[in-house]
Amino acid sequence: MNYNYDQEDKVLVAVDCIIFGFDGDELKLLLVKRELQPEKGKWSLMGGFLKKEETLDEAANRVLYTLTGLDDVYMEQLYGFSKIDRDPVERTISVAYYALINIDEHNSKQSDKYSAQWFSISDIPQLIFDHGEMLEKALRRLRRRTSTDPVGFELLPKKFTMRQLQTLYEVILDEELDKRNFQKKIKQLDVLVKLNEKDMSSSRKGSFLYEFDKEKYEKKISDGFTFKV
Amino acid sequence: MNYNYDQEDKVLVAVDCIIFGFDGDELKLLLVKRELQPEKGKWSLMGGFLKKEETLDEAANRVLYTLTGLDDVYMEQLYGFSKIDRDPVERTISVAYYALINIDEHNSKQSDKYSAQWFSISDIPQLIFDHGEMLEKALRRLRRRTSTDPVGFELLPKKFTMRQLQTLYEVILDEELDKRNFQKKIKQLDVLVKLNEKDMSSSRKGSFLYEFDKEKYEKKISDGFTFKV
DNA sequence: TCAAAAGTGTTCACCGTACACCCATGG
DNA sequence: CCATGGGTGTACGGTGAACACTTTTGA
Repeated sequence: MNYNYDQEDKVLVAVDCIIFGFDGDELKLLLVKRELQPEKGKWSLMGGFLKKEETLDEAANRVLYTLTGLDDVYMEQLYGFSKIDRDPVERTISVAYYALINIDEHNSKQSDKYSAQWFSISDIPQLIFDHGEMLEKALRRLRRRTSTDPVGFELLPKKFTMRQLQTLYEVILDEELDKRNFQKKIKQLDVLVKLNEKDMSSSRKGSFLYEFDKEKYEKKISDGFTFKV
Repeated sequence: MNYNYDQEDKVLVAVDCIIFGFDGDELKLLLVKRELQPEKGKWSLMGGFLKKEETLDEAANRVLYTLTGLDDVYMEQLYGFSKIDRDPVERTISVAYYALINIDEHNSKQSDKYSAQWFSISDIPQLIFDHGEMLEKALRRLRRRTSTDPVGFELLPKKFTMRQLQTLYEVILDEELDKRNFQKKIKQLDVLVKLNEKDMSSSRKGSFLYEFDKEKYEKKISDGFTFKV
């Protein structure tokens, strides 16, 4: 029996980030143009290698921060991808993460050091390696999450209208929802604060703005409440 | 820009298997006694290191096969664990898998080369490293799966009674279920075959045996059916 | 005054849940 | 004949889904 692991193989471990945003109209994905061979010039998820002295979560946050300047963002580990030749350069396994970010907040910080670009989810270019597969999985997970946790709010600005929220759910779930049923359900959740303030940009009448009440939400969760949106 | 990854860190990647079984009465976990320092003699999930030329799934199946002699088993990747000092010997990340096996089939093959032992889920000894955390996560995942996919059948022998099936669900979900409602729900799923055969071991009257009809299940799934048990 | 989006309730079908009694048999 | 587990049906409440009209106001 060995008392160390000297004879074991070591491998490169990457993290790749599936970064979702919402522009009020469509679900978006942030991609970067790959700067090195092979597949140079193709679109890719933003990724990086795990360093010896950091956890996967830290690596994923570092990658996200490097690209967007954002931290304190909703992020969740998705899956470990490990096909032998997934990266033709060298054996690399990749742990994918997906992140939900507020697209406006991001745009105010974005540099295009990495030639990053937002793509509509319905119009994604071909991605390198197994990144397409990662995206698929992230989308499925996001859809599932959406109907058990109010993750949608992560994608919206602080103040938003019911219509924006509904549109967001519609693009995530890829189906149309009934306005009345949607509002009923959301209001039942009782985690929104209706502000005394209207957004006048979308109609003459104007629509009330809401805020997500995170504290109330946390409290409900800790009281054993489970959300089903 | 680099054209290779020479400057990147490589790390040890382990897989650890959370192996569930069911003895007709309780949910069980298969553990091994750790044979090397540190924490020698303590109980541990069965694990192994990812080799250069295999995928994570392959590694997990290899580990499972090595311990149990079983392959073709329900197995699912769970999560990547990566705390810096999770393994005190050396920096190692571990991708956990959980498996559902038929405990009888296993017992007929078991050698105790690895001092493996089944433990009731309600009476698990302290585990090494972060294996306790892995188990927690696996249990949560199993509970969720149980109510969206008929995974339970993986844990039962080919022929089983309704009572066994119900008990299994009860121990997984950790709550009592109503016999009538349970049978109604299960029968609605329409993936069981009632056999012309009774199990006489549990009562004088005897109870009918059922088989899971995997083909029917696959067909339903591919027709877009979603299960909610 | 009209166009365009906001806001709002009711009905119905279905599903989950609670609940109790008879059946068959071996001892 | 009786003790034990097996097997079955109904009633009710809650939830999800369908559905249409009025309000506001800037142009």
